[in-house]
Amino acid sequence: MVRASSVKDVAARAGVSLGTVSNVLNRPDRVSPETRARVEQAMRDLGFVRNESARQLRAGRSRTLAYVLLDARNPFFTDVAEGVERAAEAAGLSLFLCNSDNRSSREQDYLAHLVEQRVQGILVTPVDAQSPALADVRRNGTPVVIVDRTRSDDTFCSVAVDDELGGRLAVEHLIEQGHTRVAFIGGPDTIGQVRDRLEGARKAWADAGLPPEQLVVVTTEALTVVEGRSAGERVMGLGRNRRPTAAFCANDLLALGLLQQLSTSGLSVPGDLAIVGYDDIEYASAAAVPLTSVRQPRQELGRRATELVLDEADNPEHVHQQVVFTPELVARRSTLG
Amino acid sequence: MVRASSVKDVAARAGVSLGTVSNVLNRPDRVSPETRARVEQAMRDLGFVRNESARQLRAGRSRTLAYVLLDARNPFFTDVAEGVERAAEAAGLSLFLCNSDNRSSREQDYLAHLVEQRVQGILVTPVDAQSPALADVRRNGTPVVIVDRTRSDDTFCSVAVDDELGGRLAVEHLIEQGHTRVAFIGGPDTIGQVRDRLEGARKAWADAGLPPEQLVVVTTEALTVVEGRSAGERVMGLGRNRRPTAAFCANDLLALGLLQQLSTSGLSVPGDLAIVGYDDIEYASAAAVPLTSVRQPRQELGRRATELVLDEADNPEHVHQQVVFTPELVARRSTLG
DNA sequence: ACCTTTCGTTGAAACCTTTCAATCCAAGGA
DNA sequence: TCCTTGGATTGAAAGGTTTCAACGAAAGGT
Repeated sequence: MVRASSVKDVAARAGVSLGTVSNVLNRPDRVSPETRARVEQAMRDLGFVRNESARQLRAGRSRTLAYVLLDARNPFFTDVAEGVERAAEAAGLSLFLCNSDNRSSREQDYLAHLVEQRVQGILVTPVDAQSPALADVRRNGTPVVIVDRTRSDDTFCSVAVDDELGGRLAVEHLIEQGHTRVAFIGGPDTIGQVRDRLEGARKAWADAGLPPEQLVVVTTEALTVVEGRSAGERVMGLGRNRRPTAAFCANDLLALGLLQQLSTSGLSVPGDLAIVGYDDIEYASAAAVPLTSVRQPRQELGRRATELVLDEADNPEHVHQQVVFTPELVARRSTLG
Repeated sequence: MVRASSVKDVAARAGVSLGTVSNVLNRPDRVSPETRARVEQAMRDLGFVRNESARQLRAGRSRTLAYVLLDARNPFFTDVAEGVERAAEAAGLSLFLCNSDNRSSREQDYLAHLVEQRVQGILVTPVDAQSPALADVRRNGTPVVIVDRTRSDDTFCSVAVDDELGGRLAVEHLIEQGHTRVAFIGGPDTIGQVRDRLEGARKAWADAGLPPEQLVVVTTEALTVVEGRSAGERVMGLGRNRRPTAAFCANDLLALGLLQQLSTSGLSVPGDLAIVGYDDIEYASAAAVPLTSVRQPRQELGRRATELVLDEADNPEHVHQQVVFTPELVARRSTLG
C-alpha cells in the first residue's frame, strides 16, 4: 500500500480518460455499459477509494453533519443524538458526534475544526448559548442550530424545551403532594438549563404563596451522579426543622445520586424525602424507586434540529425559527408514596 | 457571505504572494513581523478560515481520528471514548464519534465514509470483529485498531479485556458465596463479548465440579435495561426448584434492569437473587443495591488504542499487537447480603 | 568595494476530483 | 453520398492549500 490510487490510475488501467471515470462515479447512465464495466473492474483491481477531500474541495461542501454535545455520558444527549442520527441518515448524510465535555475551550476547538472542514451544518448544545463564538461560526458560512438552548436574540434557529415550564411543573407537583419545604438541587448556575429550571421552580413557589426561604437552593458542581450523592449528604445534614421533605433535581443523574445516597443512609424515598428528576432518561424509570421526572421529547428535539439545519443549508429563503417543545411531568413512586 | 475567502484573497488584500500567506499559517517564524501582522490583519478583515479539504488534499491525510462505537447510549463505550478523546487531544487531533448502533450496515457506511475522508486512523468496536470489511479498510490505507474485541488472526492491533477471565471471576465469586444454581443472562450470542463471558462462566463452573445443567442460560435480545427487566420476569417465573439463587449478567445495563424488575416484584437482592454485573459503569455503584460488577479499565482501553493507531499511522516499523487487559471483580452489596 | 550568507518573499507545481464545452463516431434521414 | 443528430468520450480548467526551488535584497566579512 504505497499510495492510494486515484481516478487517474483507474483511467489508465481501464484505458479511458479520467472524465469517464468520473462519469462512472457520478452519472453512470451517461456511460456505455461496456465502458462502465471495464472502469468498475479497474476500480476493484486497484482498490480505488474516492478522495472525499478533493471531492469536497470541488463541490465546496461536504456530506456530513456534526453534533457538538455537552456531555456524551449523559443519556439525555445521546438520545437527542439518536434523533439527529436518524434524520441525518434519511437525508443521506453522515453524522459526527463531538463531545465538548462542558468545556468551552474544547467546544471552540471542535467548532473551528468543523468550520474548516466545511461540514454541511452544525448542531450544538453550547456551554454558553450567548457566546459570540457561535456567531463567528455562522459568519464563516456554516449553518448552526442550537439544541436544547435558546439564544436571547433570534439570530439562530434553535430547538429547545421550555425549561422554565419544566421547573414549574416539577414544583407544582410537589406542592400538590403537600410539600412546603423543598430543595432545588443543581448547578453550576453557568448552565442555562439549571437557571431556567430554578426560575420556573421559584415562580411556581411564589404563585402558591409559599415563603421563599422554604425553597432551599443546593448548588452542585456538575450534573452527575457523584454530585447528586454529595448533595444528598448536604441536604440530609440540615437541622431537623430546616430539612426539606422533597427535592427537585436539575437532572436525573443528580436525582439518581441523591436516591443512592439516601438508601445507603437507610432513608426512604419518598418517605423521608420525595424526589423529582429531570429528563426522564431510561435509568429514571429503572431506578430502585422509580423516579418522577420531567420528560422532554429527546429524539424529536434531534430530528427537528436536523430539519432546521438542513433548511438553513439548502433553502435560500430560510428564516430562523425558535422551536420550543413542551415538557411533561411523569409521576412515579419517588413522589407518590 | 457570498463565498468563503481564500488564501488568494488574503494575499491580495495584504499585498503579498499567496506563498507568504501560507507561511504565516504554517511557519510564522519565517515571516517578518511586519508582514505577518499585515497578513493577520487581512485574515481578520476577511474572516478567513482555512479550507481543511484543500489542506488535506495536499497533505494526503487529515488531522482527525474517529471512533466507531457499538452503542453511544452504553456508558461503557462513552467512557472508552473519553479515554480516546484525551489521548487524541494530547496528540493535537480531533475525535469524531460514530455510533453504529449495533448495525453492521451502519458500521460499514461509517467506515467507508471515514476512509474516503482519509482520517488519520479509525478505532472501532465492531459488530463482528472477524468481518472482512475491517481488512478492506486497512487495505485502503487507513490504520485501524479494534477496541474491546480481538480478531482471531493477528493482522490487527487490538485492545481488549480478557472477557473469559471476567466471566470466570464473576462465577467464581458466586460459587464462593455458596451458590450452586446460577443464571447467565445475556445475548444475543452474535456478540463476542457475550460468548466469551459465558465461556469463562462455564469453565469456572466445570472447574468447581458443578453440574452443567445448574448453570442456566437466559438469552436476551440486547444488552439493555429493558431486556434485563424482561429477563428478570423469565428467571423468576421458573419453578421453585429450578430457580437460580444468583444471576451473572453480561453487562451492567442488564443487571440494572434485572434489579429493577426484582424490586418492583418485592423481591430482595441478594436475598432472593444475588446479582453480578459487568463493566462497572457509574450507575452500577449508584444503584439502589450497589452492584457487584466486573470492572474493565475503560479509559485506559481508549488511551492505549489511540496510541496504537497513531503508531500504526506514523511508525513505518509498526508491528501489530494485541493488548489484553485484566478485569477485576468489584464486590458490593448485590452479592454480599 | 566586492563577495558570501542569510533572510524574506515569490511563483509555479502538485494534490484529486468534478464539470463542461468540445470532439468524435455511428446511425439515420434526405 | 452527404448532412444531421445524438450519444459517448475527451481534455482542460477550476477549486484552495502547501511545498520548494529560485530569486532579490540586505547584512556581514575581508
